[in-house]
Amino acid sequence: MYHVVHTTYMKDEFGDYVRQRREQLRTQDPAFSVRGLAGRIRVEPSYLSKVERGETPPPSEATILRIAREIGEDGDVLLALAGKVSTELQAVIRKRPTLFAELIRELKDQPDHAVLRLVREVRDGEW
Amino acid sequence: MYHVVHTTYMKDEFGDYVRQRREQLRTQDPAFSVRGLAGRIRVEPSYLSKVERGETPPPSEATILRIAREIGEDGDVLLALAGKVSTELQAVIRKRPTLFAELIRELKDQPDHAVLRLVREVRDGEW
DNA sequence: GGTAGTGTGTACGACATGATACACGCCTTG
DNA sequence: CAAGGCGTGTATCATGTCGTACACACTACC
Repeated sequence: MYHVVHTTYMKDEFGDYVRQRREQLRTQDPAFSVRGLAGRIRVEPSYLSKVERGETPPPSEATILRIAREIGEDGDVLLALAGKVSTELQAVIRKRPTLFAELIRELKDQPDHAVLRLVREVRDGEW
Repeated sequence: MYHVVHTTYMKDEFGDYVRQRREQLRTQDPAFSVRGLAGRIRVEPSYLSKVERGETPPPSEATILRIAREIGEDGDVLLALAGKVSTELQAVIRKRPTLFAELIRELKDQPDHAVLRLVREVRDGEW
């Protein structure tokens, strides 16, 4: 039976995005070299390089959030690109699983503006 | 520097719950022995035993959902007890990260009835 | 032409995850 | 007393996660 070891990661989105964003920032600020950014997010340059090229899966949540801060991107968005959901949000859901599960499934097929309306409704507190 | 190997898992909720529920069901139906249930959810009896006693961390999502079905518990609830959130729900969130992140954080400190009201609002479609 | 900075290739590592396989000792029942 | 069902202890394993360490080749500068 064939069983490829599959050493190559493949199919990015996260890496592509980070690289593009970093190179863009770099046109304004040479501190956004691979080594520069890697230093500030406290990983090895070769690791960041591999992540950006999708040779390795996206980093841990903590590292992703440090990247987000550094490149000025929303943490939840970057986590999403990495196929993850913030553990903080997960904790909220886990405290009331049925309630949140139902809400989220209900909203799955609702358009953005409908969801946004709910957000505002809660925030502006028309309760 | 001390560095305990930490071979013992510890601190359950999931295991306790499953065991209790299984033993309860067992009073009505002898098919709910460790071996019986293990067979139906397709894991080794010794593994289920260890899980129930919290000697090992909770199983994978797929296995948890099979357990839920078998013992008649809600999947999301059982996943929550295992410290997990359904990948299906996570996928919904990942498609619109900022929108859902905002909503969930907003609802974090809202009482149950407020969240429930939203659920109904969406479902009953007063849109 | 050294030296400083750049991206990347290769090798390896520790630890977590999610289980299997098998044997052992304890009851019960025919 | 053996045969079957029971729960559990011990050993082991494949794969995934999340990186480090170091060397290499290229370019630019003065």
